[in-house]
Amino acid sequence: MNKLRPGQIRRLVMYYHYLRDNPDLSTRGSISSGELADIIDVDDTQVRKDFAAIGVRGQPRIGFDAKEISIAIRSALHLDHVCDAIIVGAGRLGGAIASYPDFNHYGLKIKAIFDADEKKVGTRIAGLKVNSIINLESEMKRIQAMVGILSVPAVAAQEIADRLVRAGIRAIWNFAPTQVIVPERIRLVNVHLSASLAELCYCVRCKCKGE
Amino acid sequence: MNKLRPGQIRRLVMYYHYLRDNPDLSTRGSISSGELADIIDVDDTQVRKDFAAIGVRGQPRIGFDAKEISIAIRSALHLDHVCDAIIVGAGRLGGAIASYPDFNHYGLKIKAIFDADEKKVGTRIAGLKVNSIINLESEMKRIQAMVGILSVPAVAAQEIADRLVRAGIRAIWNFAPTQVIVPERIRLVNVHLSASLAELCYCVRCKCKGE
DNA sequence: TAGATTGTTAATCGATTAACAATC
DNA sequence: TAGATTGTTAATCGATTAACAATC
Repeated sequence: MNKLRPGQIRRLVMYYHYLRDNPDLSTRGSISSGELADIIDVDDTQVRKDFAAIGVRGQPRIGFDAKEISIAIRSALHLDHVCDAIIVGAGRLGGAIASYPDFNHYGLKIKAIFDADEKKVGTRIAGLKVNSIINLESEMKRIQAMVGILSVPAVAAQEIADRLVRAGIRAIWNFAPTQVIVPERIRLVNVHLSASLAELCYCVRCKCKGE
Repeated sequence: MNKLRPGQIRRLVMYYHYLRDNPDLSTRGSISSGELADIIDVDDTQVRKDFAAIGVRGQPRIGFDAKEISIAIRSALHLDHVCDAIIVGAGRLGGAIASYPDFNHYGLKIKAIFDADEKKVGTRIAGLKVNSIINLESEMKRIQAMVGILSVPAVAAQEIADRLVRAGIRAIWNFAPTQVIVPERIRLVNVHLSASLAELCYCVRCKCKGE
């Protein structure tokens, strides 16, 4: 199968999410590209192309099989290929991420949470005992996590990122409101809340519409 | 000035962020489009076009004035035009959002936090007393917030969104992992962590590189 | 002057949308 | 059959990049 592009991945996730959250669809069985298009707010041609790309074929006058779509998306996105992750930063944000209910559905397994604050060490978040950041390297050797989630203050982000990289992390999901620099081979995805926020506020202030 | 497009807004935020976080630039005074381009990972032509769009002109052989850029971005994005917001949902995520340090810089002022859990009502988060969701409508009448931030569980999201819309909200920033439906006139921005996550995991699993 | 950098137009690339025949 | 929907090609649109003269 061809490599999926970011836009495609995002749309596939949206379709998947909608199908999962509307179990009545499994009963009904099928859904048309037009109906999905309206919900996700894309063109119906786009939907059909996305499905074609992951090998799902529909039936004229009927539509696409909901169950088949879900299975094909899980397969195309490798959602069943679980990978391990650790969270660094057990503050409110770290806790919120650890409790995020969707991780199960997206193949990410949180194996450990670290924090520099010794007062937090030992407390429990989302069923995991917070570990001291001192043990990051030794625990990484044991866990061999692929994904590191950064929810530390901006000032600490670069240092922790460096340590994660040295410890063999393969990807970093950065929630810290700063830029971290990592080697070429490391996959970095920043969650830039400020950009999303700026867009929202700009549009409110200009009374301009739609996303 | 022309209406800015989402991509432009995102880039402007990135420039602004970088300039703000590197105060040595104010000392040095100027920065070239090429240098900024490398940092934000866009083309240098893009940077120059973005600056042209907000009325910032550079000097050949020297670059752009850092201070001037910052001021122009603040003005273009209306960051100094503060608007009021409320948060519904005082869980870990709501608390993390309330404590987000960048709000000050992006013109959003959190005026109140609501929660349905009476045990949380009265506790303090980021300097604000958590209010009962029962008082949402009466408080909205007083505060007249433009932006509502949804950090409630998925099941509650639609109901709260409806109440916010009836209470006169103008924009919703939705962190709940579900789709909410709002009238055309309401600006809705979803923070789809699952899409970002799926992209990250997909790339790790396929060993494909870079964003 | 020489050379680095801007400013801007033209070219390319990719994503989105329109059109429409094929299908059940 | 008629009509709704798919599948796919062509057209459009917008965003990105290349090229290069203008400038200090």
